[in-house]
Amino acid sequence: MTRKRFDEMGCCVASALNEVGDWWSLLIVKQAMLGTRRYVDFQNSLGIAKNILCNRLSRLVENGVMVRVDVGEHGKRYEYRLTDKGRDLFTVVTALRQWSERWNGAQDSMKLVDRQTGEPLAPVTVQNQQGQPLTVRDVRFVDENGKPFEEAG
Amino acid sequence: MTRKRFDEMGCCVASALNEVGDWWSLLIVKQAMLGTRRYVDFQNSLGIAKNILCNRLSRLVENGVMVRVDVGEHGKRYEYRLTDKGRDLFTVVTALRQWSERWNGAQDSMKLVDRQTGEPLAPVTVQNQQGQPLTVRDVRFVDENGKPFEEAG
DNA sequence: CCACAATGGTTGCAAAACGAAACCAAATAA
DNA sequence: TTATTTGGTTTCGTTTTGCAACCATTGTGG
Repeated sequence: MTRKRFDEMGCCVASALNEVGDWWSLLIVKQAMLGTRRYVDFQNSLGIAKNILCNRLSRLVENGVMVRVDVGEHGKRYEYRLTDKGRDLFTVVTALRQWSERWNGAQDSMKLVDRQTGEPLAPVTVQNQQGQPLTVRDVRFVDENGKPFEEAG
Repeated sequence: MTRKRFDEMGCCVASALNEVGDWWSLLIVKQAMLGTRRYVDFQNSLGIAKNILCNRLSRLVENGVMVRVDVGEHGKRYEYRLTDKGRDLFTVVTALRQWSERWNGAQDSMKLVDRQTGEPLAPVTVQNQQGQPLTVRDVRFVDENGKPFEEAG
């Protein structure tokens, strides 16, 4: 009775969640985006149990989200760094952050600003090719043949 | 030894994950965005255990992501619908979907298109006020006072 | 060089969450 | 009226989580 596998549900969202959909993984990724690289620093900043951290880091490395780099003079000192795939989760993490700020109020001491201008970021939105923002009501789900998706039931 | 609580970590991302950060919640939200509303349809389309589904729907309702609407003629028939807060997760779900398509290949039979034009959506990106896309390297984390955040360690 | 702390784990245990299946009552359809 | 659908709850065995203890290297201060 293992946890349900999401990677074979034929759904992109499911297979994304299969990689980073647990309680800790995205928090680890977010922390890495803040600059954290060392095992101990992840542990202290997140307050995560060591065995869970170990397990999550391994899974993130397995899935190509992070890499373990040997930085010891004679081995046995490591850094965990985001890969391109991991850094590409920036959109997801930022969207989550803004969603939480918008609906739960900003209980975060940290703010994200444009490095160049120091201005706050624009809200992350889904857009069409012309850059117009789209809500879920402005899109359609179609199958390979372009036919509109019909909900069973 | 309860599951670690994320809502008091003083981090927006953490408190977002506290609401929708488990394996199933975002999948339920995604399914609701496809049009699913009924308990049984969620169960069949996701293949989730009934007790877990029940628990997750309750939590989503508690957190204001969905509402339970009575649609029975004499009660006892319900629909679960997204609230504005729930619909606002569209960005997160779409970013996850695109991330997975980009890095794991598209194993999804479903495509998202602009309802008006039928064109595929633009990639979700983080942007500055001028609409320029930003990567994680183009942003800075600052505290309330505007001082740059320094990583401990 | 030696003692001591830090790093990056692993192991064992108890509590909690999960998954599957059985069961159940109300509402609806045949 | 009987059967089926809906929306659950209960039970039970397995897995995951959190905590603390332990351990082998690796660095550091003297």
